[in-house]
Amino acid sequence: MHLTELENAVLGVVWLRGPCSAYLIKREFDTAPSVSWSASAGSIYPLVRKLAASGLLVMTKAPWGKGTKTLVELSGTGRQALVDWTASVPEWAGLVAPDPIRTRVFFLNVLSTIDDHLRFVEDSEQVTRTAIANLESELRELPAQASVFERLANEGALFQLKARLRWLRRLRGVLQGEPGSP
Amino acid sequence: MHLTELENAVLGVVWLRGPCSAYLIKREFDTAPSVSWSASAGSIYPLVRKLAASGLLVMTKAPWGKGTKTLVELSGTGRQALVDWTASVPEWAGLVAPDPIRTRVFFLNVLSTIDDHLRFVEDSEQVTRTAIANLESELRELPAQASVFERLANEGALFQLKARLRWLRRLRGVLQGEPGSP
DNA sequence: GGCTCCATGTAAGGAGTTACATGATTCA
DNA sequence: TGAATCATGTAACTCCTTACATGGAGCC
Repeated sequence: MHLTELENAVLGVVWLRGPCSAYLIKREFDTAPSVSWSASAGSIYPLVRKLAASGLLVMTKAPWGKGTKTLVELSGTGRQALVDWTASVPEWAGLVAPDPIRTRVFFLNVLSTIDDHLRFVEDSEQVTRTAIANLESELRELPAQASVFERLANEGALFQLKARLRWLRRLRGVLQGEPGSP
Repeated sequence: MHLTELENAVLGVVWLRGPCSAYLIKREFDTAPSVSWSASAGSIYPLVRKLAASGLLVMTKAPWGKGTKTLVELSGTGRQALVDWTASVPEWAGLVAPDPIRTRVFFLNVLSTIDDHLRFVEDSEQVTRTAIANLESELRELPAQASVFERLANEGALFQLKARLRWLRRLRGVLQGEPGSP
């Protein structure tokens, strides 16, 4: 039975955070820096049920007020599935990720004036800088118990954003008539 | 009427390549370096029909053998839609793109030995280097009439891949016990 | 007593994929 | 004349989102 990236990531979150409710998993995806899925309620609850039904997660009841709430934790096979998925780097994982800014650059010449081109580059730099600032501040606030790998993964996102910024600066340089290319 | 990224990219391809068949648009997505959608036949033909039905593309017939084939080109409103989309940089475009390798790093500690960690990093470096080599060779073979912006967009993909490689080297350094962090 | 979180769902639909079809054209 | 490419579709399905619901818990 094949698991999607999202399903495997859910296994991973449960492994990282220990027994937790589906709600907390969802919140993890919503609030984590450098994670791009929203993992809406409409996907997360059915998905968690499905993983439990197939034995990768175990559901337990925990007291909550006068009733109970449902917590999930990793089963042995769930942990093994996570190990297998983490250790495997599929060929397609090497491909560059889609980037809406880069996509637009392909067609940038449809804007007719250099001013329009420059405005585009400046807007792109702006939203990228904002994303960098957010990510950096959330990185500083990462709880101390966060693992080295969580930290490094977030740094990876920072590398990507800063690379885009360098590329945008190069783009701007070309627009402004620098010699530029090798 | 709201267009998806793929629909706008189709408008862009038609603008770049001039009147062309849906088949050719599909091939463009399949073969272009640094483009990650597959744009399967099951999506592209209905999508082109829909864009034509809403007036953004114009369908014409061109002779093909003893019959005809359907070509599409941009209408005035189609071009305007492309201009508007290209010029607009949505806030969410600043966010870092999802990356299956980075996702796995979050959970890398589920692998228990340093050897496993190193193997993961080496595999990731390998698939990334392969992607870089492919992209570079396709960049060299870009037809001379390709616009500056097509070239720059592909270079942007290269920037992203090389940044991942640098990050992976840093990751490897940390695993091997370098001082590393600031 | 109200506001904000925590908790848990479902229904409808969007967007694209896989897989299956079919046939014509071109070129070696 | 056979293989590769060009051309055009459809049906079923996957995965996820949006939007709508509902209600209890904790706090000021």
